[in-house]
Amino acid sequence: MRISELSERSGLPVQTIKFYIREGLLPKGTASAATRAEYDETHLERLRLIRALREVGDLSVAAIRRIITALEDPGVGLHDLFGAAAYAIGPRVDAPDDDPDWRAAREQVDALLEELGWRVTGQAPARTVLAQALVALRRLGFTPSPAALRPYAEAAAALAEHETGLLREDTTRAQALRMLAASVVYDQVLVALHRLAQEDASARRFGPG
Amino acid sequence: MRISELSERSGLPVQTIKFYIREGLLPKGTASAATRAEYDETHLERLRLIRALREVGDLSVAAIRRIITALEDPGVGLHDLFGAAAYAIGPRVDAPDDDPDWRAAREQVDALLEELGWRVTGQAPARTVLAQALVALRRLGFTPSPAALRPYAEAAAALAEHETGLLREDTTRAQALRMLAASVVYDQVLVALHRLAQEDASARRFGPG
DNA sequence: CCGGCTGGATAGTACTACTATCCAATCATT
DNA sequence: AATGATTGGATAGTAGTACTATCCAGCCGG
Repeated sequence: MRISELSERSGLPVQTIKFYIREGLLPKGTASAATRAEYDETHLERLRLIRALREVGDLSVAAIRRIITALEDPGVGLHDLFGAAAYAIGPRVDAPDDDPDWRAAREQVDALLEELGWRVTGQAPARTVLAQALVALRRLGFTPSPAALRPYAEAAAALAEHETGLLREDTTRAQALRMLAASVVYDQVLVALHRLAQEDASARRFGPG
Repeated sequence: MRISELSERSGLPVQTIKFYIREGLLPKGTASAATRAEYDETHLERLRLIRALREVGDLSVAAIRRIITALEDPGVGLHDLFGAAAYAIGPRVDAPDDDPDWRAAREQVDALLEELGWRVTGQAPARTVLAQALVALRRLGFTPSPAALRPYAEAAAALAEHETGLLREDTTRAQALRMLAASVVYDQVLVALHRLAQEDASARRFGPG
């Protein structure tokens, strides 16, 4: 198909598709002449992926590019699919190394992960996000003990178990990418359900009737 | 204290503090003269709140302003603390009303919430986020049944129960604001733990050793 | 052979969250 | 009283992100 059809079928303007090609999110069409190129279903599929990551997952174009290139790297095995993706999504947080609050938070994160026995790399960006959250909670006057984080960790573990249950040894790269996008989307599901559950719980506890 | 001291103690540049005042996130200091104003601990506290919501919660300045003004409104009771905040954070998603995929997703969300028996308003923005996520999952080729969403919903409910357990009848507005900031921070904790759990689960399932 | 579509390049836009500069007033210090 | 730094308030500028618009030949289908 030509770019106009790709545009129509994906619902994205032609200019945006060109932009994604320029940015390395979408491969070029196969050129048949100087001013002609062919696109196929894989391009459409990729655009759906990009849209899910951008609009739902709220990832930046740069993060999406990192994810795509990471998961297209044949050196990345299935077993570190999520690790590689998490690293590609990155921290977008820079942690000061000298701040004592930060140091303490990092140690608390390390201790929690050790206690849970989770196999995660020391560089996992989510560690930094977690540490940042702990620092913020402290500054807000809350002191989150490891015990308080337990229920969150257990919920997260159960969901991850459920999700990885869908992975098979023979899962293809394309499938893996789709699953990864799905897991990013599920993050939003989790947050949305969390907010709705809060509304419900707070109404239930204090509400009328 | 003067603005320079507030800057020093909060770690934020004076210009940024002025900006937050202009934007209505932070109240003005009490003016003692044309070029002098006094700030106190409540300003410092508010700055910590803003930082937590901005840097950790990744909320926009506009969303933070909406949250603050909503929770300062005496018409908002404790029982809809989280509802009001969720509404203030907003959808930042505009849903097409004519798309059949969207209509189906909305109905699925409504059905799920009804089945769960959650007391949430029909306008809750998280409904839209959820519907958007379901549409994206469909387009990615996954068909999330209500049953598949169950574990997520249950995890979210348990966490919300735990969080609202901290609320008391005599909780002050200032405390409520802090708790709300904490809950936004906890969203990030949840997502970070989710990513770490995925990395662990995927390594455990396919990894070496 | 001609009008509309195309690839490729370049430039411009809208938005967000700051950041910088300027000014006159005022305070602390000399 | 003079002076130098600080302040509130206003205005303007910046950097980054994600597009969006325009332009220009070249080509294809009619």
